Amino acid sequence: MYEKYIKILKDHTLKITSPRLEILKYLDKHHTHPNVEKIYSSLKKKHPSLSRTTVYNSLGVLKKNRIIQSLSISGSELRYDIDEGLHHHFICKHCGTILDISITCPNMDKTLQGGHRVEEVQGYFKGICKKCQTKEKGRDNNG
Amino acid sequence: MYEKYIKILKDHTLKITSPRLEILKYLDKHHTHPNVEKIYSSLKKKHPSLSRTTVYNSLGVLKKNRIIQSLSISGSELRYDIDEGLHHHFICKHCGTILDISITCPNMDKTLQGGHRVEEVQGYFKGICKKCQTKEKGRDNNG
DNA sequence: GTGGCTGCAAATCATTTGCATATAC
DNA sequence: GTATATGCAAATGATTTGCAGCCAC
Repeated sequence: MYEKYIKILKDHTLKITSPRLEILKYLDKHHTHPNVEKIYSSLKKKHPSLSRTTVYNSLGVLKKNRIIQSLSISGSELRYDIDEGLHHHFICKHCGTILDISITCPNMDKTLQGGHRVEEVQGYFKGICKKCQTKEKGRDNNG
Repeated sequence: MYEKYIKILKDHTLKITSPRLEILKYLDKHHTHPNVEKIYSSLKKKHPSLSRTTVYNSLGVLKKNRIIQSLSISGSELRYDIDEGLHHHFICKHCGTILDISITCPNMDKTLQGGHRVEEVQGYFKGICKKCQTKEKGRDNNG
């Protein structure tokens, strides 16, 4: 059950600890780009001794090892995502949902600019998702 | 001297106030993608009564009117930029400098994803700038 | 056995809010 | 004259830090 996550940690010569396994599993199972609070409160249910500090620490370690990535797309809090190949993100300004965007941007994905070494590329699209557009229309019609 | 900025505010039917003009002028003259503290401390010298709250308020109004844009690229604080056509940004993880990137990403600039309405597109490149790479090499050689 | 990890409480830092005063129009 | 903007102080919320005890290796 946890073999997959144990292997990931071992491959990066990281210590196998319960919080790291649980966080990894959570992000692997929930591609919802959760914030720290969401991860913390979800795991806290089954692991009451878990602390927010440990969530921050563990996310930091996983990120440093490029196992996960953090997104600053919301502007107010970091959102986390398993780092599975280059993809971009769309955030709905109305409901806050973050969606994966699979389009590629050839120039963006590979170019090194004027001698600067590019290590990460993140494309952020912001707008109103389809569902919230429907709600907007309903509001227009109803007054 | 301020005609340009007065016109911009008038065109958006915004009230002409000193903080708005000064902030607009500052961002027009300094394409350094400053944070709020930098803008505040810079303007405070000539306008001692200026408050941080007003800087936040004014930036918010200018942003809502799409005269400026905010960047969450640093992950910890918003950086501000005059909104002059689509361009992307590179941040050096070492020195924090943000540079404009002029490459275009055809897919990224125009595509609407699965019915979601895209209103903003921001491409963030993160890495080590040329200057800091040179410093790294120097460090390697010297121990 | 020990260095690294966990978890608590307190601190920090960017940003927001409440409200009284001032000012653009 | 009035709605809106400014500016102060206090509040909020995400994240970091200091430190004591614990655990993976």
